[in-house]
Amino acid sequence: MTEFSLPPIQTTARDDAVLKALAGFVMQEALGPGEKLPTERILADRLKVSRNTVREALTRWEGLGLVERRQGSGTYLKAAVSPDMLHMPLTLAGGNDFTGLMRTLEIRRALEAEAAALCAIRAGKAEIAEIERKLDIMEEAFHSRAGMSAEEDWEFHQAVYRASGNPLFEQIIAAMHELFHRFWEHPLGVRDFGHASFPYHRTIYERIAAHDPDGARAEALKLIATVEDDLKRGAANLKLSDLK
Amino acid sequence: MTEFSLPPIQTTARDDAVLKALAGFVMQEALGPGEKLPTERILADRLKVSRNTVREALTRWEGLGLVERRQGSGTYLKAAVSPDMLHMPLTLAGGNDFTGLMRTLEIRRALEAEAAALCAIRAGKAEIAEIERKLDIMEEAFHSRAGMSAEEDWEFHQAVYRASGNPLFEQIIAAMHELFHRFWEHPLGVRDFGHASFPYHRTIYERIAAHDPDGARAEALKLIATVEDDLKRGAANLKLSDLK
DNA sequence: GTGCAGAAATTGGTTGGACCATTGAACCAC
DNA sequence: GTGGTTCAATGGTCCAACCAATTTCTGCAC
Repeated sequence: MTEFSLPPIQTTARDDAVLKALAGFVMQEALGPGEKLPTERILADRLKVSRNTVREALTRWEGLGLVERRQGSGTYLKAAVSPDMLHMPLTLAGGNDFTGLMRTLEIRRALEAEAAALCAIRAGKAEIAEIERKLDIMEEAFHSRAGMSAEEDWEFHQAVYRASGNPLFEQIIAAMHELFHRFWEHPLGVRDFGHASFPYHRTIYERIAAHDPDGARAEALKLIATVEDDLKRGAANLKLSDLK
Repeated sequence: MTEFSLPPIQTTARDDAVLKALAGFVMQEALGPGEKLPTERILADRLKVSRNTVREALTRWEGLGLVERRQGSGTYLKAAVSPDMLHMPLTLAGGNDFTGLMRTLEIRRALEAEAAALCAIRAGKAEIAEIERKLDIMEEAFHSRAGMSAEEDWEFHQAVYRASGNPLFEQIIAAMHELFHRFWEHPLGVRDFGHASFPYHRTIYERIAAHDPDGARAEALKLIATVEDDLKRGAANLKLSDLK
C-alpha cells in the first residue's frame, strides 16, 4: 500500500468554469460592490452554456454572500471579487435556545475584544472619524427613543470591525448578528435590554482614538459582560418552558 | 427507502422552502452523515416543485458543505443537519498569500485567548488530565523528531478548545486550520517554524490547571505572538515575487 | 413642459421535458 | 473468482417556454 498523490481527474466542471470566467470579467471591468453584472441570459449566451448552468453558478456566489439577486432588476455585486479567493463556508450547529445564544456571545466577546485592540493600533484619522460619527448617531437615537437604538448600535460595532483591517471579523460577527435577530423576535422580556452596555460604547471609542489597544480590549470585555448579565437576567425572568 | 411524509410547498421562496422541508425530513428520518437522501426526481415529485428548483436548493447546501453530490450515484449527507443552523460563509480575498494567513491568525488569537480563559474557569479534572496527556505527547514528539510536531501541536489546542465548554471555538478554528493546512505543514520555508511557541504550551496548561483565566489568556496571547513573529520572519526571508 | 397612470420591455424565478455522462449492480463468458 | 458487457438509476446540462417583480417607456391630462 504505497502512497499516491493522484488527485481525481476533472472531466466536467461547468459551473466552476463559469465562476472563474465571471471572476475574470469582474476584474477586467474593475467592477466594485453595488455594481450590476450582466444578465443571466447574456452570460449564458456569451459563455456558451445554458442559462441553468449560469444560475447554478450564481446560486453558489449568492450563498457565499458575494452577490445579490433582485428579481426584475438584475444581479449585483455585494463584495469585491478576485479570481483567487478562499472560501470557507462554515455552518455551526447552533440553536435558538439560551445556551446557544450564550455561546455565540462568548465568540463575540473574543472577537470584539481583539477587533477593538487591532482597531486602536491600525485605525487612521478617517476610520476614527467614521466610528465617532456612528457613535454620535447611536447616542442621539438612544436618548430620543428611550433606549431603542439596536440598529444604530449594530452600525457602531460594524464600523469598529471594519476599521480593524481584517474583514473576517465583520463576516463572522455578521452571521452571529443574524442569529441574534432570530432570537429577538421573541424578546426576552427585558425591557431595558442593552441599557447597561450603552456607556461603554463611548469608552471603547475613546480608547481607540487614543490608540490604546489594551484599554480598548478591556472596555470591550466590559461591554460584553453587561450584555451577558442582561441575558442571564432575562433568562431568569422567563419561565424555562419559554426557552424550550 | 420507501415511505415519505413530504408535504407540498407553498408559494414564493421556493428553494428556501425546499431546504426547510428537506431539513425537516432529514431530522424526521434521523439521517446522519454519509447517508443517502432521496433523488432529485423524487424530491421534485414529492414537494411538487420542478427538479431545477430542487437542484438550486441542493446547490446551496452543497456550497455550504452540508451535502455531496455524486453523479450516477446520488446525493449524500456530509454533516449533521438541523433546521436551526448558523451559516457563516467566509471569504478571504487574495487567499494563499501572507496577509490572508495573517488575518486568520488574528482570528485565532482572539479565539485562542478566550478559549484558554474559559477553559481555566470551566475545565474539570478529567478535561485537565486530557489536556496534559496531549501536552506530554506533543513534547515527546517535539524532542524526538526535532521540532516536527505539527499534528500533536494541533491536537493539544483542540483539547483546549473542547474543554472550553463551547463547541463553536473548535468548529471555527477547525475550519481555518483545514483551510491553511498546507501552510501549517511547510509554512513559508521557515525551517524551525513553531519552535519559539513551544514553551508556551506548557505555560498555558499550567495556568489552566491553576484555574487562572487571566493568566491563561495572557499566555495564549504570547503564544500567538511568537507564531506571528515567525510568520513575519518567513515573509521577510522570501522574495516578494513569491508572495504575489 | 410636467406629472402620472398604464403599457411594454427587462430580468430573475420556475416549470417540464429532453438528452448526456457517470455510476453501480446484475449478468455472462472464461 | 476475474474480467468484461449490459442496463437501469442518478446527477449534470440543455432548451424553450411562462411567471412575477421591477424598471423603463409612452401617452394622456393639465
